[in-house]
Amino acid sequence: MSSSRPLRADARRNRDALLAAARDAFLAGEAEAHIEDIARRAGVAVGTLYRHFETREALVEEVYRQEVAELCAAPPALLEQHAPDEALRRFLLLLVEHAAIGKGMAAALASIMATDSPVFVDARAQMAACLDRLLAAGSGAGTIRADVDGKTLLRAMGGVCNLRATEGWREDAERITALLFDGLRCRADITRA
Amino acid sequence: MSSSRPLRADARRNRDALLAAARDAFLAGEAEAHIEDIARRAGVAVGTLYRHFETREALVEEVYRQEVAELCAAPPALLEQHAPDEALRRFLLLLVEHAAIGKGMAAALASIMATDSPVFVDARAQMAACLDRLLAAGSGAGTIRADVDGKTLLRAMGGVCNLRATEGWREDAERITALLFDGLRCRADITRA
DNA sequence: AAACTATACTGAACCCGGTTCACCTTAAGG
DNA sequence: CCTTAAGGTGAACCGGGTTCAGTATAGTTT
Repeated sequence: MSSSRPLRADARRNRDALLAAARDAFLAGEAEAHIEDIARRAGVAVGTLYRHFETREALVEEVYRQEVAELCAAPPALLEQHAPDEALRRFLLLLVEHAAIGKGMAAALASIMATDSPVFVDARAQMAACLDRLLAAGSGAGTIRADVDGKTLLRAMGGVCNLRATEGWREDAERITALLFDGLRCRADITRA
Repeated sequence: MSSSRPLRADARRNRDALLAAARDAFLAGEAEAHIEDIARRAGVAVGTLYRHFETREALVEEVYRQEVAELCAAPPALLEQHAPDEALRRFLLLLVEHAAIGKGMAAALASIMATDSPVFVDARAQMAACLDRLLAAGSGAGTIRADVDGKTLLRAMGGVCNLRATEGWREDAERITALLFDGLRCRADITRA
């Protein structure tokens, strides 16, 4: 769809402004974030927003997609600089960090999470792939059990990323990560499901 | 508030019908569940619904509250019939079961989860208390590590209960539960945080 | 550079669904 | 029965996402 024609200069500018405005709004914890507000922040009219994004959800999705892409770029560097299991641990923490982008995004995402929206399916697939890579490295080194795949681990981490809202969730998240991590290491003897 | 006056017979009947209708709708996976539909199913007009429940969310909350109460009645029986660690494992699985009540409820809950609604805070507290009890029994028996509390474990399980939607989540949920459980047992040597 | 046109922008109007409220109905006590 | 306070009704209201007819402009052609 985006390959049809290179987008006019002003269109590209507005589109970017809208994405930026939306990201700002979500990160600021403004779950409500009326589209009119987002449009205003971007300095355009609502109609323009709808020219670029099919629906409000589509906008949220796009912001989310970018967020995920950024996160999923991490593994290679991590594996280069750390032992496999340590790399995995760090990625899990990054996942938590990623979740810290604020209530707003979380609330906005809630609907997408529930849905089987292709965007979210994609995101899950990407993240799971990242985890698979890290898990494989770990089980190859014999420090991580081999009967848990990325998809499963991602789900396990999902809770941490969702049930935030209350204060103190941060240290809790790290404790849970450690708990899962122990579960992954303590039975490193398992080499096959 | 409910202690002001015993509720007229028809009122009680309608209130129950509404709760039942709402529960049915959510369990049927109908995330949308327009208020008017719920009212119709219960055989009353929307106004009646609003007489009993401040708002749509209030209705969802009440359904949820009942669900939680039911779940939290389980521990005593479990501890009577099983060893502490086994009792904990079973409760964790019950938590998963509890989550299985369907997409609808999940979607409906999403908003509450995000909120710091007293109902949800309460629910968390209750569930955490259940887990604390089971964890204490386990660490007392020396089969469960003692540096994880109910609140934390509940959060860890939260993911399982949220990120459902895709098929196959069920067995995945059990795998995650096992993973956490291993993490809890493998370091049973930890007796104090 | 003037004209041309496909592309993009605007914002008032529309629609949907939760919520309200003025008015009607009925359970329950006397 | 009669009274009346509790309960029920549903049309109207309202906020916010979405649409679209009208207008402006980037990029191209002559």
